[in-house]
Amino acid sequence: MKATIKEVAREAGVSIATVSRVLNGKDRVKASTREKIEEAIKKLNFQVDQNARSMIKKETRTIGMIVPELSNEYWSHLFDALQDHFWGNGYTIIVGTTGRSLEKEAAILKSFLERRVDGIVFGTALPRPERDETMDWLSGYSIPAVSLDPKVKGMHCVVGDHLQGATDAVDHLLRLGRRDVAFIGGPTLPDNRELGYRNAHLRLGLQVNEALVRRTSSSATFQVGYKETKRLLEEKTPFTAVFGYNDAVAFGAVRALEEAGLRVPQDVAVVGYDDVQMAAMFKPPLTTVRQPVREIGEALAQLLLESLAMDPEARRTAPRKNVSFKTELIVRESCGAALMTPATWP
Amino acid sequence: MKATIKEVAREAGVSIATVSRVLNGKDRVKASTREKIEEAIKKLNFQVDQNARSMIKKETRTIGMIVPELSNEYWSHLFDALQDHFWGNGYTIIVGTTGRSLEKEAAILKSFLERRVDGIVFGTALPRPERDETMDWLSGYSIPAVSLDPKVKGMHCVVGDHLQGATDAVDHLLRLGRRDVAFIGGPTLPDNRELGYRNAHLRLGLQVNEALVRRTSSSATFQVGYKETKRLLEEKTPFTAVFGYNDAVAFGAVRALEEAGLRVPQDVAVVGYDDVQMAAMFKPPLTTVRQPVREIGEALAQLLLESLAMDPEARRTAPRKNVSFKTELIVRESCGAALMTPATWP
DNA sequence: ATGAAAGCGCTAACAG
DNA sequence: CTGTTAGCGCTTTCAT
Repeated sequence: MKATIKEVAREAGVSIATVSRVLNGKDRVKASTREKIEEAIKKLNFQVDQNARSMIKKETRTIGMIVPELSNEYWSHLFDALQDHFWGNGYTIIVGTTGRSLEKEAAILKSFLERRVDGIVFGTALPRPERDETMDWLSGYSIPAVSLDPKVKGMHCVVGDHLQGATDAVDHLLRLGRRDVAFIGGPTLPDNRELGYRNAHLRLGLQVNEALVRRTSSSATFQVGYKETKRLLEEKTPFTAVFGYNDAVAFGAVRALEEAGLRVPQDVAVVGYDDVQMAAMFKPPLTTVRQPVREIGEALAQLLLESLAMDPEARRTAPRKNVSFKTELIVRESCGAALMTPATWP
Repeated sequence: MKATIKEVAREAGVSIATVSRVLNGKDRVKASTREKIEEAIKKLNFQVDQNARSMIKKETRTIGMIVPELSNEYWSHLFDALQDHFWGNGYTIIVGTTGRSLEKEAAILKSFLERRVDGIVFGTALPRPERDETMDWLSGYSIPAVSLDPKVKGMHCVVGDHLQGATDAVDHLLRLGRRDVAFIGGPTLPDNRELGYRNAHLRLGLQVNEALVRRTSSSATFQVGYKETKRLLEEKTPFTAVFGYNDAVAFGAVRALEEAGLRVPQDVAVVGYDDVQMAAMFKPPLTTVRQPVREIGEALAQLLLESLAMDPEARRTAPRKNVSFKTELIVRESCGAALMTPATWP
C-alpha cells in the first residue's frame, strides 16, 4: 500500500526527479505535468517518506524533549504549548521521560542523537553532578538546545524567575505577620525557591529557623508535603506558615494541618507554587505563585526555531540567551490575607 | 561531529559490513576485531543513524499516539504508562494532540504515515462521523493500531468498562436513596457512561428525568460541571445527586452547590469518574470510579507489540481483540454513604 | 522544463 | 570470519 516516488513517476510518465520537484515545490514544473503528477499522487495515495528525505536534507524536523514525567501539570501543559508552536512549523516532538534518573537521561539523549533530532528541549529537573559528563558529551554534538534549568550551561535558558516568585510569596507571608515560616519540599541542593525564601527573610532583617527548612531527595509531591508537615508537628517546632515547593506539597501540608485540628489559614497559613488547576478549586483556595507556562513554552519554541534557522557557524558565535519570566503571586485564601483588614496590615 | 559507519570502519581498519555486524550483534565477529571496532566507535563518539537503518529494515521503531491533549491526567498518565512499556523495547513515541478537531486529526495521521510509524495508539476521544473517511483511508495502509475508543472499527480495542462503571456509580447513588440523580457533562452523542446511568435506573425500575441529563459538545471540564449545575439550580428542577462525566465536572458541581448554600453530601450527593489525584484530596473527598490506567496502558502496549511482531499476513488474519477492564467504585465522602448506618441501608 | 545519475548512512545477501 | 556490492526512497547537481 505504501507507494514510492518511483511508482508515482511511472504512473505519471515522468522521471522521479520531476516528481520530487513538485513534492518540494521549488523548481519550476510545467503546469500540465504537475497536474499529471498530482493526480498520480492522489491515485496511489502516496506519502513522502520523511526518513528518506531526512537523510539527504540532513534535518529530521524532529525535536526531542526531555522531562521527568508528563503526569504533572507543569510538564504536560508545557508540552501542549510546545506542540502548538512546533507542529505548525512541520516539526514533530518526541518526548523522553527520565523519572528523575540520570542513567535514563543519558539513554534518552543517546536515542535522541540516534534519531538525529534537530533540537532539544531540556526539562530535566535533575540536580546535575559536578562533573557533568552527559552534558559535556552532548555539547560535542552542538545540537541546538534550550533549557528550562538555569544550571545547565552552554544553552539558551528560559525560566520562571523563581527567586522573585519565592521571595514574593514568603515576603507576603512575613508581612502578614507570620514569623515562623516553614519551607517544605525543596530539593536537597538548594535552588532559587529556597534562596527566595531566605531572601525574603533577609530583606526584613529576619532570621531563618533552619529547623523549618525541609528538603527532599524525591520529587515534590502531596505525600512529601503531608509527611513533612506531620513530622514538623510532632517535633513541636512552632510555625505559623508553610511555603510549599509546589502546589502538591502545599495541598499535603493543608491536609496534615487539618488532621491535626489546625485551621488554615487562621492557625497556619499555606502558600504553594505553580498555580495548578486545582489550586483555585481547593479548600481553602490556595494562594500560590503562577508561572506563565504558555509564554515560557512560546519563548522556548521561538528560541529553538531561531537557532534551527541559523547556519552552524552563526550558531556557534551567537550568544546564549537567558530569558526569564516574571511570576505572579495569586492571593487566595490559604495565606490568610483576607483575615486582615487593610488597617491591620503591618 | 557526527561520525558515520565509514569513518568507524576506516579507523578500525575493517569494512563497513563488519562494523555493521558488531552494531547489530548478530553475525559472528572475531573478538579482536570486535574490540578494535568498539574502540573506534567510542573514540569517534559514533551513534548509528536510526533513520538510515529504518529505510532498510522497513521499521522505524516509532509509535504514533494520538490524543485530544496531554494536559489531562488520564492522557498524560496513559502516556507515561505506554512510555514505560515501549521505551524498553526500543520504541519511541511521538504524540499528536488533536485539540478535538477532526482536521487536526487527519493532519496528524498524515504526518504519522510520512514518518512511517510502526504502530498507532488511537486515543482520539472524538465523535466519529458516519462516513469515516479518515479511518477508511487509514485502514488502507494496514498499520497495526490499538484504539481506546470502542467505536473505532477494525482495530484492537482496550477500554475501561464504562457501562459497568457508570452503572455501579449511579446504582450506588440510587440505593442510597437518592432518587433524582442528574447526569452532567456527557458528550452529545450518548456514550456508555450515559447508558450506565440509564441502566442503573432501569434495573431498579426507576424512571430517568430527562431534564436532569445535561450533555455538552465541549470537553468535560470543571467549568461545564459548575455552569450546568448552576443552571440546574436556577431551573429549579429538584435533584438530590449529581453523577459527573468525570472528576473535573464533579468538582465543578460541588463548588456550584456550595455557592448555592447546599451541603455535599447532605443535601446533594456527588460522584465523579476517573479518580484523578485530586479526588482524594478534595473536600469533600470525592466518590468516583477508578479506571486502571496503568493496566490499560500495559494491555495496549502488549497488544500493539504483539501485532508488531507478526508478519503482515498473520496480522491480516488475526482476529481483532477487545480487551475491557473492570472499573472500581471508590467510595469516599461526597456520595454520602458514610451518612447512613448499615441498618438504614435500603 | 526535465532526465540521468550520484549519493545520504546503513543493512543484507553473496562471495570468498 | 570478513569484504564487496546492491539497494532502501528520496533530493540534488549536472546535463540536455
